[in-house]
Amino acid sequence: MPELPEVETVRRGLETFGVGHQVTGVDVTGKRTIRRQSIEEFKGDLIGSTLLVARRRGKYLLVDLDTDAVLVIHLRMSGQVRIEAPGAEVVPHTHVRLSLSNETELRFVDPRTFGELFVASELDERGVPAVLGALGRDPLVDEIAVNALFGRLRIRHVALKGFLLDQTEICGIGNIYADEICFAAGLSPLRRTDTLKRSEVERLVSSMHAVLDAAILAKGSTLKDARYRDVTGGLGSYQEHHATYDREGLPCPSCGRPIRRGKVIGRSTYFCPKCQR
DNA sequence: AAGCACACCTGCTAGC
DNA sequence: TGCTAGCAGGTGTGCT
Repeated sequence: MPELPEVETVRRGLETFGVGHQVTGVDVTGKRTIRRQSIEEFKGDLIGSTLLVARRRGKYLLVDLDTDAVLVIHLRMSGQVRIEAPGAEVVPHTHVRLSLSNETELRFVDPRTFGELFVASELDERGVPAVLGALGRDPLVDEIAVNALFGRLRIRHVALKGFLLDQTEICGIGNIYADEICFAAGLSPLRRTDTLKRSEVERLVSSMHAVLDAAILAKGSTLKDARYRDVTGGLGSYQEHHATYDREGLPCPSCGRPIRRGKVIGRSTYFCPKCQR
C-alpha cells in the first residue's frame, strides 16, 4: 500500500491530530507487530512520554518523544495509523493502541501483519534511528543532485525500476510511483541504469519531484481494495491520475496505445512501449 | 558482492 | 453459486 506520498499524508495527519500529547496507556494485542523489542520494553519506552514531532524518512514514520527516543512506525503492505475516540469501534486487525492525554487513541491496524512499531534510542546526528542508517536519500527531505545520481546510476548494472525500488539508493519510492515516475520521464522501467544519459537523468529527477508532489497533493493513491486511508479514514485520489499503474490495456494518456504489463525484478510493471524508451 | 528469489500474512478477485 | 489459485502498496534473509 503505502509509499512516500501515502506515508507523508499519514505524517501530516499525525502532526495535526497526534503530536503534543502524552502517552497514558499502551495496549498491544498483535505479537508480530512489536518484534524488535519485548512488548514490556515497548510499553515502558512509551508510557509517560510525550509525542513531540512527526517526521518521515522514506516509508518510515518517526515520532520524536520528549525522552530523546523515537517511535518508529512502518506500514509495510497493509498497515494503517488511525486517530480515534477511545470509544470508537475497534476494527479487526487492530494490533496496537496508544491512549493519548487529549482523550484520543492512536491505533495501528494491519491485516497482513507485515508492519511494525518500535522505539529507537540510538540516533545519528540527524535524529534518524541508527538501525535505519542504510536508507538512501529521501526525495523530499534531501536534495537529489543530478550529478551524484548520474554517478550512482552509472556504477549499477540494474534495470531503472530496480534502482528506484532500492531503498538504499533513494528511499520512499515503491511499485506504483516507480512506474509513474518512469512514465513521466519517458524512460523504460527496463532501461539499464548505466546507459542513461545526463539529460535523461535530469528528466528522471524532475519527474520524480513532479509525481511525488502531485501525489502528496492528492493525499496518495487508494487502490481498489480501499485499504489505504489517512489517520482520519480519508481516501487518497491520486489513483485517478495514474498514467500506467494498474491500467493494463487502457490507453496511454500520451499516445493512446494500450498500456502493457510485465514483470521487472518480480514486480508487476506497467508501461507504454512507445512513449518510454 | 551485487542481484535475484523467496518468505512473511491475510484478503480479494478472476477464472473455472 | 462456490471453490481455488494467484496476486497485492514492502523488505529482510539467504542463495548464486
